[in-house]
Amino acid sequence: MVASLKQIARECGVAISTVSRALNGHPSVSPATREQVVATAARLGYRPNTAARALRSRSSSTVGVVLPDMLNNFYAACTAVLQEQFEQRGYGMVLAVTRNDPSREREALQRLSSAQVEGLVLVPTSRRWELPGAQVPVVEMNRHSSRSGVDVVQSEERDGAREVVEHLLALGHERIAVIVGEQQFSTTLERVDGARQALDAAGLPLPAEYLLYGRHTRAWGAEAFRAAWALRPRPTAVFAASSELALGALHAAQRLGVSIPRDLSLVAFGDPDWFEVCQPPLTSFEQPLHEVGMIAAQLLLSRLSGEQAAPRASRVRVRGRLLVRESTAAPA
Amino acid sequence: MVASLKQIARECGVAISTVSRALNGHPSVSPATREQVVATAARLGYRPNTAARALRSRSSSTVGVVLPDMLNNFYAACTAVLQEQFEQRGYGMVLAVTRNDPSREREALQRLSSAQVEGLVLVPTSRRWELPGAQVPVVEMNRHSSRSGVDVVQSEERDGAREVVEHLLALGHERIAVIVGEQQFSTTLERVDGARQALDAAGLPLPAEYLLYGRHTRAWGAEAFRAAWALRPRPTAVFAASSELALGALHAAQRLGVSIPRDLSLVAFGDPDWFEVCQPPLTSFEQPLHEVGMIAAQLLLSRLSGEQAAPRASRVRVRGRLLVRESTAAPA
DNA sequence: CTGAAAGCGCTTACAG
DNA sequence: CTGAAAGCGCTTACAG
Repeated sequence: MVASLKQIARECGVAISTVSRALNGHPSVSPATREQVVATAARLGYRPNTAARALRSRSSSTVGVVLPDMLNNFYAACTAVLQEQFEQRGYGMVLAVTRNDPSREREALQRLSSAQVEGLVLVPTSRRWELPGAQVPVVEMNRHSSRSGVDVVQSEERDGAREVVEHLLALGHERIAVIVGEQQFSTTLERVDGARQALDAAGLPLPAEYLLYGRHTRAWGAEAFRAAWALRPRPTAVFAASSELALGALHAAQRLGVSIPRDLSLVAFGDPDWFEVCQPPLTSFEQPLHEVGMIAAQLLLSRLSGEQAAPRASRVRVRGRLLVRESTAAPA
Repeated sequence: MVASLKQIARECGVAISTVSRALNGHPSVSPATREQVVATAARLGYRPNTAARALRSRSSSTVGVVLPDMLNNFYAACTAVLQEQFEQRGYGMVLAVTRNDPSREREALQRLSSAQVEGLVLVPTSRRWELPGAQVPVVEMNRHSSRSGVDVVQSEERDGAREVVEHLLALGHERIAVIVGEQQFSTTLERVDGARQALDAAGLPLPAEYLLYGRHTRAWGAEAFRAAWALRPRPTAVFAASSELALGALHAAQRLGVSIPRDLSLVAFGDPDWFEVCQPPLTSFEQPLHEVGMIAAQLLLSRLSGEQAAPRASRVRVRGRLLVRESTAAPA
């Protein structure tokens, strides 16, 4: 039998409403009553029923987080940050996974809406999404959709990709293959755009066959790397625009017996722990995932606390930094 | 304004109870009524209020998962499996993180109890834990506590560790350092035990200074590796009993200029993607994380469906397998 | 400072 | 097949 206010009330000989007030720190409760109630609650192992509380107070103290995949290092790290921030402010967090599938995204949004979440952090999978039911504040994280009126926080993808390619250009590379994920993601768009900007500035083209669109998977990273290696004229450098892609590329390189950076330079995006211990340690553009998570949480939290009286939506971009390690060198 | 049964009832000119029955597929509703109700619900974007439903029906359709850390590859992967299994069976999943801190574990259990979870998958942090409130079925995953009456599923730690050490012995190693995490975890105990069994069988000792207890962190992996390298006589092989520890050890080795496996062999436990592309590719004992997650979910689900009429608690151990790659060789 | 009462949105016997 | 009613556990005006 799990304890309820009713039971505590009976034991203490007071009304349920008094118990509620005592336990919730309402000021108008006599110290004696409060003490007795608190003691009884503790003795009975009372735990408030969140469903009842949410129903009655019309506030669930819960936020939703919708992301593509928990196994992805970037999202796992962001989620850990979000979880901590929300917990600190008394919000529960409920997670939903989309696998970048718009129909799963729709279901996730419905589920969270049913759960009466008070706000949402969303990594959008499609250009347009609809929030069923109550219209709560949403912040888009990492990627953005075409929706207006929502806060967005992401890393400075364009500048990051530009910096990566500039690094390669500075080393003397002129034929650079770019391996990216899903063409429709805003991140892909911006990374390609940044790469192109750097190339343009150097008066170099980015031929279509050097630009390899696919999916953010290890498998595509490997396949695209093999395709890049087979290109004629052969690229002297490869930019793998995520850690998953880099993992696949690196694996393919090792299988093909391609020596990095002697035969070919490789740069990645993202910076999981293992980039430092792989063969060779990877030059990479580190995304500011901790900051992105923090800012997403802060943005949502401030909307929830009503601090921001419906001002314009924010659009925050956080800069990352290039970490030069051993996978890049001048072309042979 | 978010739609409720009341609103739909008003629009359709029927009672709330009829709407509820129509939407929940109750048989005794005329096809015409059902059709009209369903259409109206769709038009209004009706989403059931889970709090109300949970409160009234005394069942939340939610299970809790309590684990140390979402960033850890092993737990992230298990969680992904759990999430999928529970979702398929109509259960929501709420996550809580303990960071291996018993007091956080206590809070997590309280929070989940408040949320009226109907069951729990728990990676216990302490030898004893208490579930406040309603006594729901619990499955311990990966580690076990001293609690009786709960189902346990884990990988065959002891056999795994024994196999790792036997592999080293077969290569001719006689001085093997073992780097492990928290001494109080059941996994640590069993891994050490397995290593010792193999050594015993070969008539070799495991001197205390070759057994390095610490924490499951990259930092301890590095520190312990340096300590192992400084030992006299120097060990010819190191067994790092988790992927985090292996990451630290590998990093330290590279910093110290220790060439693996020429100067020293290194074996790990676990098998994140990157073990294959690191320098050198790591020989490792792959834990059956997918199976562990699946079985944990099945065990809990079958308790929830009441299939098992309170039989004895199960204790499942799943075997992993040794993947020999390039970090192990005969001693110099 | 305290209690009685209403009501959050839903489900489910019960009666018809 | 349908409706009226009770009630899940809580919070919160309102009255005293």
